[in-house]
Amino acid sequence: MDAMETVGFVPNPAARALSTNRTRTIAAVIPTLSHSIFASFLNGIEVELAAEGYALVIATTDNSKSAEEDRSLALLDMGAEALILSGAEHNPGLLKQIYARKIPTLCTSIFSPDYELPTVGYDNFAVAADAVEFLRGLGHRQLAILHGPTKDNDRTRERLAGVHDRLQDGMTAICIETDLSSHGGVSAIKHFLTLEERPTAILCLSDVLALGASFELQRQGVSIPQDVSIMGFDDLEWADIHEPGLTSIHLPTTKMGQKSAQLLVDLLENGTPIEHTKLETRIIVRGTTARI
Amino acid sequence: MDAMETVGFVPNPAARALSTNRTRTIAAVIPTLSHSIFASFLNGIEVELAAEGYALVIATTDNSKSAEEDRSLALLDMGAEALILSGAEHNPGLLKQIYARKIPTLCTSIFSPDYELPTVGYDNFAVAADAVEFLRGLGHRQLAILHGPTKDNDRTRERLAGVHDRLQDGMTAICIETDLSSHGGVSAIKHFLTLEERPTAILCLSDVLALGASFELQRQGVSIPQDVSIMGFDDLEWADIHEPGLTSIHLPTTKMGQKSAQLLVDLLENGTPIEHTKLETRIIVRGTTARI
DNA sequence: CTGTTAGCGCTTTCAA
DNA sequence: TTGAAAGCGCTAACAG
Repeated sequence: MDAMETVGFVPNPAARALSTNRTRTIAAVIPTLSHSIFASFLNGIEVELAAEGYALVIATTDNSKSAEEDRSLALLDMGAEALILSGAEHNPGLLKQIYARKIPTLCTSIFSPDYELPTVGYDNFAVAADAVEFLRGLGHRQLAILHGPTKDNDRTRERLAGVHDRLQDGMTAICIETDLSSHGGVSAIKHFLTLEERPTAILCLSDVLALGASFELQRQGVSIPQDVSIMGFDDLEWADIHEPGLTSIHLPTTKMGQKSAQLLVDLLENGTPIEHTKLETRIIVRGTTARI
Repeated sequence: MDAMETVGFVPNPAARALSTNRTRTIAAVIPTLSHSIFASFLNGIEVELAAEGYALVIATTDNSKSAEEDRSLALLDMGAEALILSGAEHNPGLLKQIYARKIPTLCTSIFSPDYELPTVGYDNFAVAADAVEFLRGLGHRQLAILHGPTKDNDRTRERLAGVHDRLQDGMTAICIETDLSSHGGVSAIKHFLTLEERPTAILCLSDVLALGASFELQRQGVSIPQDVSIMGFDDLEWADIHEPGLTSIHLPTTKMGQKSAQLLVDLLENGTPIEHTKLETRIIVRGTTARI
C-alpha cells in the first residue's frame, strides 16, 4: 500500500474488467432529462448504485423508440452490464439483443406483470382510474383530461385508459393532448376555455401541465377551486406550496430508482431473479379540488 | 460482417479499452439532480457526447466537497477519462489526483480565468451586479436577496459579492439565506414579511426560490409587482408563463453542457487545450418587476 | 503462504 | 493483401 501510494499506482479498470468480466456499470436510458420526474428517478438510482460501488451511465431518447434502441446498444457496447428502460414498449431489435446477450433489464414507471421483461413501477391504469373516482366523489361529472403525447408513451395511454374505464353515472371526459411542459398546460387551458360546456374539473396527467394550467386560469380570471377544480399527477416539490395547495397523486419516483438499482445489483451479485414490483401511490388532497 | 451477425459476435469493450487505452467515457459530478438547472446541463452534455460516440457517467455530491472527491475518484477508477465538476472549489486530494493522473478536467457554472483548472460558465459576480443595477434603474433602493446556502457553494458567494459590489446611492440589501427549493422561497418570504422596513424588490438568486416566494406572497395578499417587485435567476421553463411573467436572468445551461462536452472531446481527440470560456447571460424583463 | 504464469479479447505491428 | 503474434494490465489458478 505504501509503495502504491509513493509511486502513484492506480489499477487499470479496463484490465480488471477484461479479467473479471465485470464493469460494475449500469445504464439508464430515459426519455428526457428536462422533466424533473426523471431527474429524481435518476437520483434514486445513482445514490443506490454509488453505495454498492457501481457507476451509472445515462442516455436520453427524446421519446423515440429507435433512439432508445441505438443509445441502449451504444451503452451496452461501452461496457454497461445492465439496462434500465422506461415503459414496456421497445423496439424488437433492442429486445432481441437483450435476450441474445442475456442483458439484465428492467422496465420502469410501469407495473405490468404480464410483460416479458420485469417491470418496476405504478399501475398507471388504476391510479388514473382512482383519480377519476376521487373527482366523482366530489360531485364532478364533466372532466377535462390534460395529457402529454400518447405516441410512443404507453404510460400516458394506460392512464387515459384508466380514466375512461372508471367513467360512470353519465360522466364525460374531454381529453386535451398537448406538450408535456408548463407551456403545454397553458395552451391546453386556452383550448379548454373555448369549450361550450365547460367541465368542472381538470385532471392533469402531470404536475407540470397543472402548473401551466393554473397560471393560465389565474390569468384569465378563473378561480381555483371555486370555478374549476384542478388535480395533478406526480406531486412535484412545489405542489404543496402552490396557492392553493395542488391536489395531486404522489408517485414515489426516487424510491422507484432505488428499488430498480437494488434489484439489478442483487441480480448481478447474487443471481436473484427480478420480480415485477408494484409501487404504491396515493392521492394527496389539497386545496385545488373542491366539492361541486 | 455476415459471420458476426449469424454468430452474434459483439466486441468486448473492456478488451478494446485495455488495448487502446481509451474508454470514451466522461464523468460529470454535480451537486444534485433535484434541481432542474443541473438536469438541463446534463442534457446538454449527454446529447453532445452521444453525437461524438462517448458515454456519460454521473454522480451527485449533495454539495459535499468530500463526496465530490470520493465520487469523482470512484468514477475515474471505473474508467472515466475526463471530469466535469461544478464550481471552482475542490478538495486538495481530488486536485492532487487530477494533476498526478493528468485527468482532463473542467469546472462549470463559473467563469474564473485565474483558476488553476479551466472554467466554463458565467461571471456570477457580474451577472448579479447587473441585476442589482437593473433594479436600481427601476428606482429600487431597498433590496431583499433570497439565496441558497453559501457553504460549499462559491457560485452563490460570488453572486452575493456582486450584489454588494454594485450597491450605490444609499442602496441596501438584506440577504435571506434559505434552502435552495421552492419551500425555501416560502420560508424566506415568511421572514421577509416580518421586516420592519420592507424592501421594495426581491432578487432571488434562483428561480425555484422565486416560485416559492411568489406563491407565498400571493397567499399573504401581497401583489406582484404593485406591492413588491420580484426577480429570478435561471429563467426556468415556466418563467414566462408565470402570472405575471417572471423577470429573470437567462443562463444558457444546456449550451454550457454542450460546450463543456465539446471542449473535453476536442482535448481528448485532438489535444486541443481548454481555454476558460465565458457564456453570455441576459436579463429577461417580464411582468414581476415594476418601476417604483 | 508466497511467487509465477496463463489468459481475458482486443489492437497493432510485423512478416509472409 | 492477408495472417500471425505480441502486448495492454489485471485476476485467478496453480506450483513451489
